[in-house]
Amino acid sequence: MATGTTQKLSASLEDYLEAIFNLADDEGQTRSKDIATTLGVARSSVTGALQLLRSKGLANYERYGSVTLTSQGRAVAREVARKHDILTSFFVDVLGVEKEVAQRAACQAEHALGSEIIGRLLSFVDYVAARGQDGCDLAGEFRLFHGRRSATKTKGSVL
Amino acid sequence: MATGTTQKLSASLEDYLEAIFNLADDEGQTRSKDIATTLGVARSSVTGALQLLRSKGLANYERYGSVTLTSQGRAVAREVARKHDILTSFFVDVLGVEKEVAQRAACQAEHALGSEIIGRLLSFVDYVAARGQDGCDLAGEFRLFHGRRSATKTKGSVL
DNA sequence: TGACAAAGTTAGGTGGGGCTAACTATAGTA
DNA sequence: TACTATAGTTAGCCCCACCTAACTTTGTCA
Repeated sequence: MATGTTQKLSASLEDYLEAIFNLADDEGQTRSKDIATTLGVARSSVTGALQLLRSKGLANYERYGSVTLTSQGRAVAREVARKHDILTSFFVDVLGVEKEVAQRAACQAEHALGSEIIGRLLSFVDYVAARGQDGCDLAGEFRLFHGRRSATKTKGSVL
Repeated sequence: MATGTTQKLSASLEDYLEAIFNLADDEGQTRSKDIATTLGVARSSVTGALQLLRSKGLANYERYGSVTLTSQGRAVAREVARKHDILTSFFVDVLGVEKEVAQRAACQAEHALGSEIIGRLLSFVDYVAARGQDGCDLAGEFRLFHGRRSATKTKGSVL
């Protein structure tokens, strides 16, 4: 089925869509090579993924040609990217996590969380921002709170 | 290596450890059958996973016998369960997500987030609780905030 | 234009994680 | 004690996602 009903995608395929989406130039085009570099996989792995995405009606490309997303693919990619951004800003702006760490965590978690929780997370980020407007700096307060307690405890962990 | 250095485990193996940990009776024992039921996999898949966990020094068991965790396995399982609980209470107590949904999301996300973020999340839950003690019901306020905005927008999503 | 580098593809292999079907132990009961 | 149901194992298969090595195509430039 080329234009299939929205089937559940693996985390890996979502990553490919997101990468293509982010790499797209003005014409919405990318090259296989750049996808490989971005995701840190072999070029041949990209070929395989692109064939899969094409068979699912999410990407257009032909052998030795450049890659674009179908409108369906773009919609999915946008949603993944959106989750990524929401998670990142929650981690950074609310929890006070370092940007790098936040980005990496967002990459992992974006595939695990459904729209309901992501939606609430977005609301929450906005809520904290809104309270900030009213002069109540929740994020800052929390940082103090966390700083005090994590100074006390040792932070060793098995994982 | 039987008592290897703490290697990174797959999400799947973490799930097995967690299940064994949760199923353990007074003697810390479980049966393969119950693991299969809990995780919704075939009994033969459990056998395979147990062999792997044993080879990594995380579980004790012998053919046709009952299953226990080694102290190392227990430590890892406890950490996974801890992540699960922290995530669940963040989703429920802060974001106001329904318990069922929260549990399922926690199962997925517990493998994706590292100790740093989990630690901050725990702090955050505690912070919200502490503010609650001081008569400032952040969670309740947020729920109102979220309710207002999600009443306005349509909530369709591609994923 | 022809030669060469870079990009892309194919073939074939690995490992993880799951499945079914068929077999073997174990345990409970007539 | 023998029979049978249940639990556990093994063998063999599949799919996903990655890899390397070898090949083909494309594009650049002397």
